[in-house]
Amino acid sequence: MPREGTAVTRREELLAIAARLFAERGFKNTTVRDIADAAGILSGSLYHHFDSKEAMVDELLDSFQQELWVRYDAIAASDRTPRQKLEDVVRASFDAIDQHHSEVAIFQTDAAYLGTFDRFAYLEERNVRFRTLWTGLLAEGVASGELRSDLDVELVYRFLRDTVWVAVRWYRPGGDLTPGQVADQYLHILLEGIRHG
Amino acid sequence: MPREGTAVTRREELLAIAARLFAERGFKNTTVRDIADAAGILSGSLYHHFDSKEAMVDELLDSFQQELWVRYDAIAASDRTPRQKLEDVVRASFDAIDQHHSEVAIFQTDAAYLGTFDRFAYLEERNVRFRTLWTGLLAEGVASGELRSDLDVELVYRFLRDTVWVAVRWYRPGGDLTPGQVADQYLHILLEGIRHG
DNA sequence: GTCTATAGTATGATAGAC
DNA sequence: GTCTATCATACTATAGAC
Repeated sequence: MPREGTAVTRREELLAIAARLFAERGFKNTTVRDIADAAGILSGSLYHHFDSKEAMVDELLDSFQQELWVRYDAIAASDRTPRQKLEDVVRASFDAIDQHHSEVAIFQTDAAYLGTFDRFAYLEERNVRFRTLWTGLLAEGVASGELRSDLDVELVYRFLRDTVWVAVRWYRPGGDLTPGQVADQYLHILLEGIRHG
Repeated sequence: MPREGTAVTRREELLAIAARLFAERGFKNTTVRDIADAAGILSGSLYHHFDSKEAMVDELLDSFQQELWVRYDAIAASDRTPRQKLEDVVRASFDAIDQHHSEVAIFQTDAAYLGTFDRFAYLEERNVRFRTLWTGLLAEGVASGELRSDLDVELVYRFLRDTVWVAVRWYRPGGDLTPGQVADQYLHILLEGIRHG
């Protein structure tokens, strides 16, 4: 009977515990003893399951991003309009915050630092792919007339990217709002603005 | 001749060096040896100027926030309309990102963790003040008819707060865009939306 | 204001028994 | 799969000389 998330094996259970602690305190502020304590074992026992603390966060970030990109690629390959694809990507991202809250939080807090090491070079590669996807959709939306023609695509991209992912700081899975409701409100603000009339 | 920022005393120079490193790597990922190395002295010498590494980041965050709140309070006390005050607060915040880039970056990355310690309890107090200021202005803007009446004030507050401060991740002082130009574009997106028509 | 030297502790990780 | 025991290192901080 797993106690943490959807873990089924002992290894997955330990990884879920590590994910929660990394997300709550940050990677560097979480010691292997913290993780072991939370799991009810001693720190040395963790190394039966994982090579290192770095290997744990690596596995968390990599598997999460691989799963996310399956969905992004499907959206990009769909036959919806650029603006619809933009909305789909935003919705997929809020779903990820809901379903992989710890991983997104770790990514937000620690990816910039981790990315400076060779082992985590893939983080920067995926950032480039992400930027290509979003700016492409924005440019297509402008070209198709769905989005305003005076937009600074680069700046809107950063605005959009950051507003979506930073929501992990306040969004709580299982709370009042579903990820779909948050996405609806974010998209409404983004598309229509908050000014009256 | 100070080499870092506007430092005039040795103490200020060391603090500016620490600020830059904390902002680049995070507080926990920066050792007192890193700071001393960057300053060209040995780690023990730092303790002639500061009680501890914590005292350094404390001084950085506290003095920055005090300065910021002088400006926020002036805006709140002005006779401009709610929507104009909202714009003024956004502009003041982007100016802060421009002029106190390191401090804002440290706040974004490390404040959540630091705030769990008694010494940094003021961070949470100021967050509450910040929320009160922004949600008050949003509610007044709705009441005055300047903002749409169907807004979820709490959600728009979080949206606005996060979009403004997270810009520290990509904004570079002295780059192509002035803080005023970034504020103009952000406010335009926020008020009018990105949809065509 | 900085250096020399070092104390005291926390940390990531390993080897082998059970 | 976990424990016992421990190593090697990195870290914050201190005391006193210069």
